[in-house]
Amino acid sequence: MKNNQQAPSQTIFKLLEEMYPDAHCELNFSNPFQLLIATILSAQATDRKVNQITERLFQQYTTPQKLLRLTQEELEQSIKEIGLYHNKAKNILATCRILVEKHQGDVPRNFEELTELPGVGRKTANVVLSNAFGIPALAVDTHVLRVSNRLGLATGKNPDLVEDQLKSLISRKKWSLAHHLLIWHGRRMCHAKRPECLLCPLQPFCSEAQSKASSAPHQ
DNA sequence: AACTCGGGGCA
DNA sequence: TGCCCAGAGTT
Repeated sequence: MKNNQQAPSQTIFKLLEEMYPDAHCELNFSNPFQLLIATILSAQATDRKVNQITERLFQQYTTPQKLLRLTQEELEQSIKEIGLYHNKAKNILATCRILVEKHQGDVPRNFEELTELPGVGRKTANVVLSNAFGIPALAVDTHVLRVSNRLGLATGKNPDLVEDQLKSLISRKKWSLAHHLLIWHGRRMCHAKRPECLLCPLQPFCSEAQSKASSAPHQ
């Protein structure tokens, strides 16, 4: 643990809100089912590609019942522009079958039933809960993990523990906002490899910036 | 905890 | 070329 300057988490989140006043979910969605599918597709893929694919897909296949008209091979073809498409197509169709057979074609509204769906893990479940249903949730992905560690908001690489730490710092109403703020910061400035610490207003509170400053930068 | 899936974007 | 992308499942 570096002896970086400690700041109240409220200060950090306030600065993040000023930096990213427009932070929001960048996946297109008009209903819970479509957000669920888009989020399954988004694993290790760019959100821009996912938006392109889902925009096409949902023109015809707007519900699990309709999506099940596709064979796995046909679905694979329509999502082939992103990687991992074989597993994703298989998982999406299996998920659609469960939605139809056990949930009357609806998306369940709790973490346990969501994570029972093939292709839906802790991250996807939390995204659907917060963005589709407005249920307080804080999804911890690689960006949230990295940024919250650097800013001293959380410690460790276990997503469950980091989720608990972050939730304890923020009121329930702001869990989803905090998630999006940390994501946006991770994607726009606080990159894994070459974070733009010189431009970062949070630099005084950051262990990463401190360690970079004390070591000679190459290049 | 480490490994695999994976085509596309970007430097 | 090499690395990364709003992860999940298996070993």
